[in-house]
Amino acid sequence: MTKTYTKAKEMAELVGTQGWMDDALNSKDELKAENGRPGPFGLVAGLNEEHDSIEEEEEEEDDGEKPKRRGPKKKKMTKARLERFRARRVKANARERTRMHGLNDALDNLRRVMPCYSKTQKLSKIETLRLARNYIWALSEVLETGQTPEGKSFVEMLCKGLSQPTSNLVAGCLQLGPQTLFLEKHEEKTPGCESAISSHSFTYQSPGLPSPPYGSMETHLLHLKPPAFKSLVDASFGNPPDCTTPPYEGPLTPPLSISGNFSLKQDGSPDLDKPYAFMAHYPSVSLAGAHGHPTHFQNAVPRYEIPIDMSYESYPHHVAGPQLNAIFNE
DNA sequence: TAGGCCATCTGGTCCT
DNA sequence: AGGACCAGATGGCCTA
Repeated sequence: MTKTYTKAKEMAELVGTQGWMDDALNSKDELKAENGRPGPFGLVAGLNEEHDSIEEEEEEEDDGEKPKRRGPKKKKMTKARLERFRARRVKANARERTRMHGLNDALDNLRRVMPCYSKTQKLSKIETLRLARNYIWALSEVLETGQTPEGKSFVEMLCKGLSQPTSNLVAGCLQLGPQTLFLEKHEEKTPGCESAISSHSFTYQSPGLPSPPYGSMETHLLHLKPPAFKSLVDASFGNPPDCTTPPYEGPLTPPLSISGNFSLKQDGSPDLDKPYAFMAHYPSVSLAGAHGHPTHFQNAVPRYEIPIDMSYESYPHHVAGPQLNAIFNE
């Protein structure tokens, strides 16, 4: 639990039990005047703004001639209503906190399977997502070509679009000297297959950064030979350039919901009615739209099912790329 | 001190 | 009606 969170929780508890609403009501005009927006107590400001807007509408309808009020009477903000509103707001805030914590937990889980997970130097949210994207892309290249790229190329792929500190962290974690990568990034002009899968040789250097026991570069690659799902990456992120693959002609697995996978019928076809746990669709990355409608990805993404458990509960949280590799190769 | 990152609060919108 | 999701606003913390 972070310091900020603890503090915020204390504050939340405080406002939940103290008469903060009254204070806020008193200070709301100051807050609005300050920046034209609801302040930290926007709840109260918003409430009163709502009333203001209702009044404005009514005035317009009156054409400015009749001061007589029409329509439903404005509900008075009684103390009881205020109390109910406050309770609702407090509950909503708690839910929102929980939701965001869940989101952050998921992000933490994602960090753990990134090839440069470090407890001491945590990747930011945005960098985690970027690195994840690159990681998927890099792995898809491996799946597609069936070859293990050189370490340097792999790092270059991982670091595309990442900030310099993050790039150095990745390089360090992958046993590639950060200095080397730094120079390369300056040289980079037209990223493409040639540069990404270049044949430069490089020497492993002492990174000078915390180096998790992730082993050599090769251990980060999944030695699987299913059809690639690079087209998904291309469709999603618009890169990399010119690394096209022949379209996958094989059978596709059914759409996969976030929460469930699919079991197979006796004839081997997918049983759409029976979601079940512990059947990974790892490289398939089959996606369904928010409402179960297939996305455009589904026709572009080859499906390949690996009967292993990829659910997070199934393996230790410290498992990272190489460990996953070992799992896959079992 | 500025800028990046983050957690939280909030109101709006959509869905069940 | 209530919950989930989202984006804007805000303030705190940290680092260069």
